[in-house]
Amino acid sequence: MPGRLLIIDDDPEITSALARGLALHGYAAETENRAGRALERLQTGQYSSAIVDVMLGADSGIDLVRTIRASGATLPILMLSALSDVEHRTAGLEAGADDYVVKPFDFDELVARLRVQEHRVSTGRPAPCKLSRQTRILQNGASETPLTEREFELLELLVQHAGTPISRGFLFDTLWAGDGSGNENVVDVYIGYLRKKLSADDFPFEIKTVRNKGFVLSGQAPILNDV
Amino acid sequence: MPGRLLIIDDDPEITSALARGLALHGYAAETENRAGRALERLQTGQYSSAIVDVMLGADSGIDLVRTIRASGATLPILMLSALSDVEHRTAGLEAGADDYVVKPFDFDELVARLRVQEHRVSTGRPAPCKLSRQTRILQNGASETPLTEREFELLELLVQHAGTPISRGFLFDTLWAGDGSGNENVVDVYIGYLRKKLSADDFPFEIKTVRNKGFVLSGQAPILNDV
DNA sequence: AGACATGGTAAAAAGGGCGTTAAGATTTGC
DNA sequence: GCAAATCTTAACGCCCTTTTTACCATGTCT
Repeated sequence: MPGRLLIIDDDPEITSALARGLALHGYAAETENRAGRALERLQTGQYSSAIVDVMLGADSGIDLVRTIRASGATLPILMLSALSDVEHRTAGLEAGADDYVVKPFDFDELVARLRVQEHRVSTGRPAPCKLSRQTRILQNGASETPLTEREFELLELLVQHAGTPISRGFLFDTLWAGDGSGNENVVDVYIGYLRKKLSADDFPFEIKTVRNKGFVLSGQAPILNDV
Repeated sequence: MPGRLLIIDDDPEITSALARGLALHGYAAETENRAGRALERLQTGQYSSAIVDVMLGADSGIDLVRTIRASGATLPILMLSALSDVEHRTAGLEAGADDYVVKPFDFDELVARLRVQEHRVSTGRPAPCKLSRQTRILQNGASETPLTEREFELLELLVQHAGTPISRGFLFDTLWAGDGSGNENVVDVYIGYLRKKLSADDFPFEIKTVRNKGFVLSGQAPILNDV
């Protein structure tokens, strides 16, 4: 059963539409348009989740998220971003947001993502880790694992097709010379590199081998900061 | 649970209004209108935070803050400034204030900002350091690190894009000859200069290298005194 | 069981990006 | 005008990344 939810945006059109829609899904949705006041309301601990717009007047919603996290709050935070500020998404996730949706968004998807977050919290599971294309850093909670360029590209492909095996040949053709030169064994070598880095910290996913089929990323795939 | 708080201002109207309002939020708020006496009271170490007005009679509140910091006190200090003395903001932060609010202020926001500061202290996190464009001084608590012009410009760019890597080419084009003359290696040299200065004192951020992508400022970025 | 294919690992070799250093050029301060 | 600080150039080499090579382990087929 959904709890109280705070929508933070300075566009009354957005907030009222969201509040109405979410109310229909059983959420006790409230709205706030000032960052300072939003912070205080969240600090009361009476909200189960929050939705923050990336553009929030003069202050950036990203700063707000950072401040919320700095204040110790752990509630799920979803960010809203217009298609045009796609570059802010990465910053948003790094500031501590749990997920983001792009405006104009599919309402059902928003609700679905909210549910995912709340279910995560209610079952006490850890937040999914994040993979940043910009910094090539795989982040699992507080720990950060930097990846090299090839390692990142390989993991990225596996993440994008999480759940389905990717053949060694396809990986080699895509990431290495498509002209057939070189040795496909380099894929195995890099899978090895990745597994080694992944074993250093317990990530919620792993790379499994499907004999004669390729490699699969199984478990909870990291969120890819697609740009 | 909020502790004792000292409000320092020579306008009785302000102090009494503040004291009353803060008391409602659980603060044991006391007032003081003389700078000298205020310093004495704070030095007893019995206060968890202070609010200082920028205009404090003949003496400036800024001088008071500087004196408080010089005495070694680390408690959170919020400054109050009228809309008209916004130019004092930089001076206030440089003197050692942790934050400031502009009169007429939103009371809830004041409380929220106070909470942020106190939470920071209670969780033992460091105060964010400050970077002043006027003096080109990077200030981390009590220690000050002067930067040269190029060093400052470089750090400024990294701060403005904190979290995302900036390419060597962009840095060179932006800060050095955009005409393509010269050697991009100068960027590396200056990154080196900056890192050397940053390593002398433990700052809450660092400059990381993302191979083939550029340099990122990661960690808690300094507050840039943008004018 | 033996032979072959597939996958895994270790280590060496190649390559280049990045960092460092020092010295020369330029500007600033006294 | 001299000295100090700052800026720029240039060269060198480390070390990270990438690739290759070699060898072992394991599964699969006859």
